[in-house]
Amino acid sequence: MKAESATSADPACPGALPSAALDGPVSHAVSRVARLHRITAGRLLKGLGLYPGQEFLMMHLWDTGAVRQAELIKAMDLDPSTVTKMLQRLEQAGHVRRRPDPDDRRAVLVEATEESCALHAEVRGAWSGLEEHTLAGLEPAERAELARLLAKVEENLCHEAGECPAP
Amino acid sequence: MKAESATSADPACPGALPSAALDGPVSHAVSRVARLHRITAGRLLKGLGLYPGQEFLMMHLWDTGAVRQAELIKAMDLDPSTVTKMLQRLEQAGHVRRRPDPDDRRAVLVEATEESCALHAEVRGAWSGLEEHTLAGLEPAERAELARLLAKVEENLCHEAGECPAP
DNA sequence: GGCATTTACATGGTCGGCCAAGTAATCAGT
DNA sequence: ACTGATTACTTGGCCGACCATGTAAATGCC
Repeated sequence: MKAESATSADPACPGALPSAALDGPVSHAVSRVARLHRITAGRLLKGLGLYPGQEFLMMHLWDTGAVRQAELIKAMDLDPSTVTKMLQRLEQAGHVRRRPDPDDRRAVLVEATEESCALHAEVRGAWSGLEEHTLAGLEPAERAELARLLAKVEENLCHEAGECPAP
Repeated sequence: MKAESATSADPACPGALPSAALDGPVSHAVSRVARLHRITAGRLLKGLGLYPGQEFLMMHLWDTGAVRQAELIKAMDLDPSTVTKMLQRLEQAGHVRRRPDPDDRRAVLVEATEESCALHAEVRGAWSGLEEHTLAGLEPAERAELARLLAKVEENLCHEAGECPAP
């Protein structure tokens, strides 16, 4: 068979040092965890007719009722075009209704449909399950510490990313 | 004007509780951090002609030299189709070369081009910068703790996600 | 040898997400 | 009142990432 240790052979670039996770172990971990987390969320959400990412939007709508799309964009902190397309799909799926704002003819009001409300509890449940699954085996103190560290990291990143909610 | 506190009014669903980040604060934080992290990485990578996600692949190629595509898929732990398309784009961008494996006519050998090697150091530098930026203001002990907790979370998630490297 | 199975990729389609432009309506300045 | 921002979305294009499906080659079994 081909040697399994073929990995550390023939570096394509002269003087190539092992690089992958060495510069940036945490960044690397963040990426992988994020992907796995998203996949897991997707599996849980699939049964509810939602795709990962849409939960946040629906949660917000369930909480606030009818909102202007701009408000949603700000709250989700997403690109406007992303929200537009997401809403088009959610509307077609019957989870959301859109209607022009009478007070501002360029704006659009968005709200969750009554049928979607049946999902509300299920989505909350799925997220609780996801949270518990994510944090399985972690002490309460560890969970708190993780939350704290992630918050710090988030602030670090959001500064230069340009888009943080003003303190 | 419309009351700014309209936010906590008219819940679309009867008896709707505030939901967004309440079930799953850590999950929520993970999602947001991941997105910001990816954006930041994207900004750093853009100048190098790479899109976020491609770094891992290139890093692996730089480390290992020519590999079979299947090996890459396993190492990146990505969907085969994802890797195929990524490689097509990387090839067209001149970062990667593909050639049929003489020993196995269905396999494809992939390697980084010589020109791409110029990027190697820059990508490493970008990632170091990203890591430092991500962890700015964190003590070494905190960084280690974050890495440890993320690793635990990763293992939690990868168990049910189905695809973890055998222990 | 011959046929089923597994392996290695490729294709097509869908989604979230970004950016770059474009259109339409409101707002400000003069 | 008219004109120049600014705001609010939409469209189109592109990328990473997924799934489901398809095709070709190697492998296993009899």
